[in-house]
Amino acid sequence: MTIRKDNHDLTKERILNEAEALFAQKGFGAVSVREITCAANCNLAAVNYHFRNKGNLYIEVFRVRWVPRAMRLQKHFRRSLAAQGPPSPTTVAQALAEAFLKGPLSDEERQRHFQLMTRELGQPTEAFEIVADEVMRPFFEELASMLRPAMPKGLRSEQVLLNILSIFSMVLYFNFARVAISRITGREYDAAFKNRLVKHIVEFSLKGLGGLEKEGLR
Amino acid sequence: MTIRKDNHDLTKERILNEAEALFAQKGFGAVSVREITCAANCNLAAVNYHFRNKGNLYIEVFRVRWVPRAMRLQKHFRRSLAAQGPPSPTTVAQALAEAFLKGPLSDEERQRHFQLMTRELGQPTEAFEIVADEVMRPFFEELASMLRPAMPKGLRSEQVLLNILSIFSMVLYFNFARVAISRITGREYDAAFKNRLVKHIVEFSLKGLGGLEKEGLR
DNA sequence: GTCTATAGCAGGATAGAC
DNA sequence: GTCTATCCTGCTATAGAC
Repeated sequence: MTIRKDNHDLTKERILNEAEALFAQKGFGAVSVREITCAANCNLAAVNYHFRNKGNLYIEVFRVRWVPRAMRLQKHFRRSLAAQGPPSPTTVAQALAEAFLKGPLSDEERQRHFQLMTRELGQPTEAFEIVADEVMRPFFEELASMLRPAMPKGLRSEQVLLNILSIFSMVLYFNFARVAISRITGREYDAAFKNRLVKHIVEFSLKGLGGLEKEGLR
Repeated sequence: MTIRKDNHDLTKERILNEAEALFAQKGFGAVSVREITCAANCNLAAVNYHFRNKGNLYIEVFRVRWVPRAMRLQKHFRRSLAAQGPPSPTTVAQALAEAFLKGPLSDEERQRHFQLMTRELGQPTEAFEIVADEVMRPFFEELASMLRPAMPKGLRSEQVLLNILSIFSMVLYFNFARVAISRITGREYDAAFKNRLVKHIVEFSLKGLGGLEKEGLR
């Protein structure tokens, strides 16, 4: 079998890769198309040919790169959760923290993923619709339905959502604010520190969720 | 007593105010000087006259607006902590969450404050040196020294720092990602929801810190 | 599908009148 | 201190050759 479409669309792929990295690093407004095409080693006009304009390239980064990666993360979460029997707050927190901090992503990919997400959370654009509708809302629903059976029926689902958001905020931040956290803790983001963070978030989340079963009736 | 310096320096103040709001909302790269001077109802050249250039205006926003506000927050924290007797993990978490979520700041001021901070955490610039050196590091030291007596001597101070960072991540996020959180929870950021969030963060943090006393020796 | 060239505009910054 | 006028650079986007 020979190689099809020599370098057809390879330019498009390279642009998507470099655009994602740069948008994650600096934010949409602080990245120029020139910067992207230069990093992608292609011509300035290629962005307009393949993506119509800069704004649409940003949206496509989410559609074609970000969402599929989020799906991989969810799949990983479901697998490691299923391996632990019926879901409880404990196993859910464990599987969540592990999927998002160790998971199937490379270090760089993970940081990129959460940086893009954090930008949309802080300053939602059109891409936030994709993030919210295709990833966050369905996933939160799924988590809530997993946790609900373990909880007293008086417990409002809002309480569950807030707990989930709290775990997310930690995961997001320990991935998003790496540079700052390194400077403040004085530790590099190496394997040892990453494992330390995973352990910490799992423990903190477990304890945070811990009282959940007893809180339904006030 | 008559009013001194009629509108002297009032322009400078207006520029600082509008610049802070816009930088918080959109980020440094996405705000133009024209936008700022237009909002501040002054001439384009005023920024260069008063602040030399755009980058320096950004730094001055942190020096003149952000740091003093952070100091007000710390003062509030110390006062409400002192009112509860000797500090323990419980009282510290309580006072922290309250200072950062209810505290002395207006809603708008609080969001602005944490948005600026979050931007620097995710993508540190020169201003991060100010944030870290003048505010974060000293404050974290203070918190650690408050918590240390209550903990077994085997406990590494890193553990304490991670706990503090975790609480911060929640506070930061629930202030930073308001728009997104509103859309996902379906709730406006009104007084009721704010109180709900305060209650949740205090409880989650308390539980998260809860096991702290028992973890020193492994 | 990729290139060059360029239109057309918005950005930061400054000079100099008032 | 504040204004207008302007320079110059860098931006996005497009037209048209190859």
